[in-house]
Amino acid sequence: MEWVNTLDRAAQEAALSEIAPKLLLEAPKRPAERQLPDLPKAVEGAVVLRLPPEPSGYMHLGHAFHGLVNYLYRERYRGFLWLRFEDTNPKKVKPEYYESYREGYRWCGVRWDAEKNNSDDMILYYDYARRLLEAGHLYVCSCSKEEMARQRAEGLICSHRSLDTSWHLEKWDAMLSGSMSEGEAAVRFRGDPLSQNTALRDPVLFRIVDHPHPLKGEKFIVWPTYDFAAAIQDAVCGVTHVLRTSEFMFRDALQDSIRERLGLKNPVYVEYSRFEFEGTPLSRRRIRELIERGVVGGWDDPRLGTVLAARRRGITPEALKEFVKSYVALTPSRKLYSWDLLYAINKRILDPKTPRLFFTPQPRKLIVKGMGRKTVTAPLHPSLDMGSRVIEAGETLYIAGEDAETLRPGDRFRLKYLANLKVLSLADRTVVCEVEDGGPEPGLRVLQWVPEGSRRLEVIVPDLLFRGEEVNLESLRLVEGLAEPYESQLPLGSVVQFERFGYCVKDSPGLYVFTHR
RNA sequence: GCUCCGGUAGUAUAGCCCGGACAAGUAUGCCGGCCUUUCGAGCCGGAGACCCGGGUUCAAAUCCCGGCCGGAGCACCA
Repeated sequence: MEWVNTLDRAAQEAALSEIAPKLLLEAPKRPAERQLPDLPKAVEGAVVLRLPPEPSGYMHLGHAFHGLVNYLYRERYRGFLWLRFEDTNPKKVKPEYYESYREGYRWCGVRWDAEKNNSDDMILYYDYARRLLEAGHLYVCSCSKEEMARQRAEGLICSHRSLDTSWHLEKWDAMLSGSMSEGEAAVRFRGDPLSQNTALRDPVLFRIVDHPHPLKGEKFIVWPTYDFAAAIQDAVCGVTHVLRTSEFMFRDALQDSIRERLGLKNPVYVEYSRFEFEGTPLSRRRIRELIERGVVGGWDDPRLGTVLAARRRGITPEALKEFVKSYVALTPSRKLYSWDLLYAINKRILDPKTPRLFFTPQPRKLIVKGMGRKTVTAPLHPSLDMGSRVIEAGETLYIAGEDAETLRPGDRFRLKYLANLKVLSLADRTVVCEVEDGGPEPGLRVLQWVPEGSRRLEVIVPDLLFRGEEVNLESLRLVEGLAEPYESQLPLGSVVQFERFGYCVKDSPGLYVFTHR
């Protein structure tokens, strides 16, 4: 084996073709593309899925993955996908977030077939509620929140439960008419007060929310809770498969039960643990908190796991999709992804379409004696034809501070595409060299450089926001350096690879965000 | 506290339902080599895992029981 490794590639291939030519023919480049597992009870052409975001904050990677998972299944089974906003809590919903989800999903490459809001069907909920009230499956309760919580915790039966149907109907009408105020009454499900599953202990299905809704204004004062709205909507939308995280596990029985009492069909559930990334809080509550405390700059702070941040950092939608296919499992075991997995895929996507440029962090002056003005044409990509850029070099150049540190008088090295040099002296933080004849040599160190007049720019280098439970105070580094003039031609948002530094996105003139190596 | 649900290399997964071809596959990360005018990409090789203990069985990653560890839920939020 060791002997084989001493041979170069051509020699290895030659030897192989003699002893086992077959092996050379097969050998797929990458292993067969991984796929999501089959959906249980799925029938081609008859799968209906839904994406149910609550428009109360920005999307994070978890939402993106859920979106992609649903979309991938829609493709696989030639199914139908709903985008359905769960907006039945007027106090939490904000108008700007509806569009932010649409945009976020679109950016991820998720296409949906139809769109609606849970708040669109208020009259339908009311109709169903009346039917259930009349049949005794629902009752109006005017206990205080605290009292209700006590009952539910201790498995007690509410006294309102046994009141006449006519009383409940009357109260229901009073609720709808607006003559009752918030907290005064709620509609409860007649469940099982002693059930082990506390979701079934007569939960509230409608409550009074005296707050304008961003879409419906002040038209409604009685709002269904999540369980009721979702149960009805999944049936009304004809959803066959509900894909969601396991925190909803305990709601399945309730939602099924609501539908059964209405004679509606139940979906198949596929529930899995949430997707998390190492050192990166995804919960919107926590992110909001970090923003308020000033720990991060905003929803698009590059250290965050929001879609906004990922986009800004140069994570591509293709990478997200590929990630979902290769690394996401729809299982209930805990997942804590390391960013490296995503980076590796992203790199593979970025590499063939990203120009290479020279960037010298913490630049150090370099004087090249005896070199007049010289113009070099350097390719923008090492192996693909992406064109080239022209750099005008003179006697004064700059190299990275880190590289300059390592140089000693007498050292030889090459400035990429330019010239071979020999170090004469190092004084005043300036490296003085002389030109040597010759081109690239095997083993000769190659350094990136920039000419005089290069543009100063800063690169935001994000790191993990959290180390365990602690906020990582060094999670945002700012690296400054010089980029070759060609940089100024790049439009905002473009990704470049600063050689030997890493992939970066042009965020604003003079400012880049580091993607990954 | 109560109730559920999990546990395959550092990470993510395949295998588990239907026990044997699994001395456990893959990717990523790590280490070494080749190649290369980038420490990038590519190629080759290497180390690295079935949580623990019992049981069933000719045979257990796979089935059963217990323990340990981890996660989720217990709202007039979704």
